[in-house]
Amino acid sequence: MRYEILYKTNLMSDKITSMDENTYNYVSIERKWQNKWFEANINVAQREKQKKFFLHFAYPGVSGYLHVGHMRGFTYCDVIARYKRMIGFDVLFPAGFHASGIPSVGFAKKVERQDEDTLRLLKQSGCPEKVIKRLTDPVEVVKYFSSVYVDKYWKRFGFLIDYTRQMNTISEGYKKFIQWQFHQLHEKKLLIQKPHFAPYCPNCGPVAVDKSETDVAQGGSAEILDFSVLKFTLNDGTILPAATLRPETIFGVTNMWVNPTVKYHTALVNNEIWICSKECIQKLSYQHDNVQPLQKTIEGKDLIGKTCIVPEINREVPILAGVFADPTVATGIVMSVPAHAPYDWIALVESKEPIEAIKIIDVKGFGNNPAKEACDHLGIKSQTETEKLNEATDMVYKKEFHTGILNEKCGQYAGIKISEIKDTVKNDLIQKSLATTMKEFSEPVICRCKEKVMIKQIPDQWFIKYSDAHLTQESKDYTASMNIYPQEYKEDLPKILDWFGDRAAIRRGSWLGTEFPYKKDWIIEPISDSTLYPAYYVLSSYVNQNKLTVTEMTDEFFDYVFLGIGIPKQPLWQTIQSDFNYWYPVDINLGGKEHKTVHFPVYIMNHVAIMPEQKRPQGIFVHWWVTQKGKEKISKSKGGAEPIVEAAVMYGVDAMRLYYLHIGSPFVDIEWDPDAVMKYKNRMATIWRLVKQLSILKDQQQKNLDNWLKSILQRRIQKILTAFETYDLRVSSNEIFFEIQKDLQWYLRRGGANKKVLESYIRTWILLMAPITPHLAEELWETQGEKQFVSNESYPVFNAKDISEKDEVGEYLLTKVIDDVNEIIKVTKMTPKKICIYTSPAWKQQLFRKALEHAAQKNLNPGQLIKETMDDPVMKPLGQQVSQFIAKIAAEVKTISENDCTRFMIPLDEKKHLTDAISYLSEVFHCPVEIYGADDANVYDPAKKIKFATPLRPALYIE
RNA sequence: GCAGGGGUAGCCAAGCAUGGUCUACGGCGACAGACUCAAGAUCUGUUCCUGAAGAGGUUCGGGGGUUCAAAUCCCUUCCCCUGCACCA
Repeated sequence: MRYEILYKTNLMSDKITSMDENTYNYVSIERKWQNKWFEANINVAQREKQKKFFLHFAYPGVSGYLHVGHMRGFTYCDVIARYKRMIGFDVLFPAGFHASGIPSVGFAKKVERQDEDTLRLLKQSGCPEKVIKRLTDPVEVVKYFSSVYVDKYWKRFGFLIDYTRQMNTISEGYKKFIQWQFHQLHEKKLLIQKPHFAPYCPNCGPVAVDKSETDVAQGGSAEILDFSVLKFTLNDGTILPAATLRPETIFGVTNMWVNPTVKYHTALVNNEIWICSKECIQKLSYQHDNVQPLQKTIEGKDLIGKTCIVPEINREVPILAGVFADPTVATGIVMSVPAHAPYDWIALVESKEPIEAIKIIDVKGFGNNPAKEACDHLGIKSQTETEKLNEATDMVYKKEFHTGILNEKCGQYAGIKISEIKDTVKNDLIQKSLATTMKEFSEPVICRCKEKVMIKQIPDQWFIKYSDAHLTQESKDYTASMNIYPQEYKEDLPKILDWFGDRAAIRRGSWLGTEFPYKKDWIIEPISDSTLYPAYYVLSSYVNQNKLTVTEMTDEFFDYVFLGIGIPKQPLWQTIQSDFNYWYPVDINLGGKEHKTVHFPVYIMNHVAIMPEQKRPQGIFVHWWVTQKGKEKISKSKGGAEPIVEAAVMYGVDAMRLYYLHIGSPFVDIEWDPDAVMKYKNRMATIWRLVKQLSILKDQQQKNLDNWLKSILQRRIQKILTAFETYDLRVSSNEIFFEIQKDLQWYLRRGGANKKVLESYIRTWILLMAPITPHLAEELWETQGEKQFVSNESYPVFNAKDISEKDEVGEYLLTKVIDDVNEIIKVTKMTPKKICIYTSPAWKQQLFRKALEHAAQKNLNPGQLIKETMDDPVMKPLGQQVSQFIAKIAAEVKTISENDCTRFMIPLDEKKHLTDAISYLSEVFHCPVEIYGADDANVYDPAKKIKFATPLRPALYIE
C-alpha cells in the first residue's frame, strides 16, 4: 500500500513571521497591569482561606541605589509568593527597610561634603535638586531611598508586596519593639558584659573594617591578629616585651632581635617599665588600662649586646641586631626562635653569632631545623627576601600547627599537639603575669579621615550571649525541623550555630538605631535589631493606618500580642494578636548568601530565645549573587552595575524575572550578561506572538497527536509542581518557558490544529507562566477573553485522566524513526529520494511485551523465555528467528526504566501511528515516505531490511 | 585562626544525597539549512572522536580504590573561591 505524498505549508515559518509588525510592547503592558493590580489592591494580604503563607526577603539596607544584581532575590520571593497565592494560600509578603547603622549616615555625609561621585549619581538617577539638598540628613536618605526602592524597583517589577505594611527600623514604633526584645533578652539572662576590642579611629570613633571599605580608606581586608606579648626581663628588671603569634615557641628562644636603627620608648605598664616602640605604646594605651608613657628613650643599638631572661624557663639570652624588627608591628621587639621561624634563622645566620638553634617541635617531613630546611628549600639567603621568607614562614607554621608536637624540651607541655596546646601555653603565661595580649591589624588600616585606625578596648561592652549552651543546643535541634534551601545550608547551620559567638550588641556614635535600654547614649547595632523583625510586619499595618500609636506599644502590649501574656487593654490588641497568630510564624525568609553566617543564625536564635515554640521560623531560602564578568560581586564602588530603571526598559521586567530564575540554580553565582538577558527578552515576544498566532489556525483533529499534547502537558505540570514545592525554580521555569514551548512547536509542526485542545492548552500554559512572567501572562490571559486577573486564578493541578501513554509511546516511536533516518543520512551523506519504513511483525511485538513483563518482575531469563515461546505452536515454526530475536532484545530490555517498561507494554499499532504521520515525515525529509508492516503481503524491500525491524525500532531503507 | 563552598564538554550550567536509564538536562556561542528586502528576530538540524546504514570508542581537576557497573561511593593529591572579627 502506498500513500500519497503531501507537502504542507509550514505554519511556523510562513504565517507567524508575517505578523512581525505586531510587536510586543512590554513597557506599556507592564505598566498597564501593574496599575490594575495595585488599583485592585490584590497585593494586600487578606485573611480569607484559612491557609496562610508568610514570606519575605531579608530587608535591604538603605544606602543608595540598587542595581540589577539585587533584584535576583526579590524576584525569587515574588515568584514564590505568586505561586503560593495561586495554589490557594493567603499570602503575606511584606517588605521594609533596614535603616539602622552606618549606611544612610555615610551617604548623608557624602552629600554634605559634596562628594562628586555621589552628587553625579543622584543627578543621573533623576533625583531632584530639592531632594538632594535634604539628603544631608540621614533620615531623609532613608525616606528618599525607601520610595525609590518601592516605586522604581519593586512595583516596577510587579512584586505583589503588601506595601501597606511598609516599615523601617528607625521608626518610633519599631524602636519600642526592639526595646521590648532587649528586655526579653535581659530577662532571659542573654545580655552579658565583658571587654571587647574593636577598630577605632582617634578622630571618628568606631569604624567598620570590611571589604567594601565604607569607613576606611585602606586596609578593608585586614584581619585582627591576636599577639601574645611575652615579658622578657633585662638585668635591671625592665621588661622587654616580645610580641609573637606563637607563644608555645618560647621554649626554643635563643636570643632577641632589636632594631639598631630604631629609637625605643619606655612606658609604665601596670607598674612595670616596658621598653618598646613608640607606636606600640600608643596601641597599648588603647587596649590596656594602665599605660603611662615615660620620657626616657633608648636607642636600639644601645640594647644590643645586653642579655635578658626568657620568662617561664628563665634562660639568659643575648639581644642581637635585627633590622627586620619593624617598630610599627606589635611591640617592635622580636624573640628569636631560629629552629622554627625562617626570619629568625636567616637573621641568625647573617649575624654570624655562634648560637645553636633549639628545636622544640617534632613534625613529620622536617628534620632537626625546620626553619633552616624551609629556607634552604626556597634558596633564601638574606633577611631582605621577604616574599620568600613569608612563604617559608607560612609553610613551616601551617605544617607545625596541624601536625607538630612539642618535644621533651617543653616541660609539662611535651608530647602535645601544637593545635591543642597553643592557647594553653598563652593562658598559663598570662596567669603567671609573664605575658599579656595585644591585638593588631594584619595590615595598616587607614580611616577615611586619613588617621590610622587603632584597636580599642571597650571594657564593659554589652553582648548578646549567643554562646549560651542551652540556647545554642535548642537552636541546633530546632533547625533539623526547618525547611531550608539549599540542603547544604541545612547541614551547615548546626555547625554555624556552634561557631557563632557572643555578639557585641551596642555601640556608641552617631548612628541610627534604637537606644539600648541599659546604657544611655549607646545604640543597638544593626544586626541585633534585625532578628525578630518579621513579627513587626503584623503591627506595621496598624501603625501605618494610625490605629496603633507609639505610646500604646508598651512591653505589656508586646507581651500580650506575641507571648499571649496578660490581658488586652483594648479590643485592638486582640485583633492584632489574632493577626499575629494567623500569620506567624514566617514560612520562608529569603536572603543572599551573605546572610548565612550572620543574619540567619541570629534570626533563629532570637526566635528560639524569645518567641513561643510554635512561632519559630519555618523555612529559610538562601540565594547566591549576581556577579559581574569575572566573578566579582557587583558593587557600586567597583562600578559597572547596570541601573535597574534603565534595565527594566531595555529588557522588560518579565524577561529579567525569567533570566534570574532560569540562568542558573538559585544556589550558584550568576554573571550579569546583557546578551543573555536579551535572549530572554526575545523569548517573551516569541511566546506572545506564538499564542496570538494560534487563533488563525484552521481547526483540524488528529486524535493521536491531540492526545499526545494533552498527555505531555500533564507530565510537564507534574514536574513543574514538584519543582515549585521544593523551590527548584530553575526546573519550573525551564519546563514552562522552554519545554512546553518545544512541545507546542512539535505539535504544530506535526500538523496539530485542534482548536479545543489548543485553547485549553494555552490557557493552562498562561496559568503556569503567571508566577514568573506575570505581565505577559495577564496580557495573554486577556486575549483569551478573560476579564479577571490571571494572578488571582488557581494554578493548574495534575490531571491523570489526560495521560495517554499509548500516544506518548507513539510520538516516541516517531522521533526514534526520525533520529535513525537522520543518522543514516549523516553517515552515508546521501540525499534521500525515498524512505521505506518497516514495522516489526506481530510475533516480535508479542515477544517484546512478554520480555518487558518479565523484566518488570526482574526475572527476565532469555533461555527460559525461548523455551516458553517454543512451546507455543504458533511460534514454533519461526524456529531460530525467535531465539535470535530474544537474545538481541534481552540486554536492551533490561536497561529500560520502570516507567518506560509499563508504557511500552501497552499495545501500539506502530504502522498506523507512523502512517498518520506520513505527511510530516515526507515534509521533514523532503522526499516520499512509505510505511510497511512486516506482516503485509507484497512488501517493497529491495535491500532485505525488513528482518531488522524490532518493536519501537522499525527497519529502514533509504534510496 | 575558625567555618564553609567549588573544580562537569568552546562558555554558562544541571546531575552527585537514593551508583546503572549519562555523551551527561537546559541555555549561550559556533556551523549548516529554512523563511526573508533585511535583521542581534524566528524555525530546523549539527556541534568529543571515528564511521558510506541506524554503530563503536573516549570523557565529568589529577592519581588510586570499592563494584558486574562510578561524574555519582571511599582514599589521596593539586587548584580556585567565600563568610566571620562594631558593613549589613
